[in-house]
Amino acid sequence: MTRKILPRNFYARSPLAVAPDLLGRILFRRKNGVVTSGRIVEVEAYLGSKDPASHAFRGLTPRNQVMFGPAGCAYIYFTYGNHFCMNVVTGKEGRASAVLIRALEPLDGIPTMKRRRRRSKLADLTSGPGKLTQALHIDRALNGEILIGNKLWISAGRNSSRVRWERTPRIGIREATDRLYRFAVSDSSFVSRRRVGPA
DNA sequence: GTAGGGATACACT
DNA sequence: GTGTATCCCTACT
Repeated sequence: MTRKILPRNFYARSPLAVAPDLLGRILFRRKNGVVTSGRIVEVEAYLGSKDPASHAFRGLTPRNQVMFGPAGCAYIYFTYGNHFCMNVVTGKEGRASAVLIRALEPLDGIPTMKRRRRRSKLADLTSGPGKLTQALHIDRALNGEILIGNKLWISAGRNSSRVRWERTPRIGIREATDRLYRFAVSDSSFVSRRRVGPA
């Protein structure tokens, strides 16, 4: 079933369990009645106080407070002066953890995505965390938004147990690069390409 | 290979 | 309150 929305308790687990289970699922965004969506092909898990690469490593701040909230909400932040990144909050309320959505395979609303991205090639639309937020028009206004609603949701999509995926180090971080917390669909041409493989 | 961009966090006054 | 190093990146050369 591609239309069934993932329930809150789907997210109320370790990010290391949620991350691979998100592969093959479908992220939807509705903005002004227009729906854009994509199949999730690349994610990364971020833990809290035990993960030096996590925003929450040094405790609660105004920026990362959503990570400490209930599972099933979106944690969206701005980085490098240009880009938004979208995470889903996982685990128990009060303990920070999240899964970063890094890449999608475009599905619905492709003409809209091309216009927003000012790119015509399918592979340029959502093959990176900053690209997909631009294509789906996901920004600060959705920070803390529940992922069960009419603006932003994730549907069951393909059963992730049938998706072939691999684990690698996370991308764009300096700490904890030995941890294999990145999960990417093996045969997808829509994953981001930077620094794949063991550290 | 590298410029660009702006928010954030934290060390300092 | 101010200074500044850093950042889960992209688009261009």
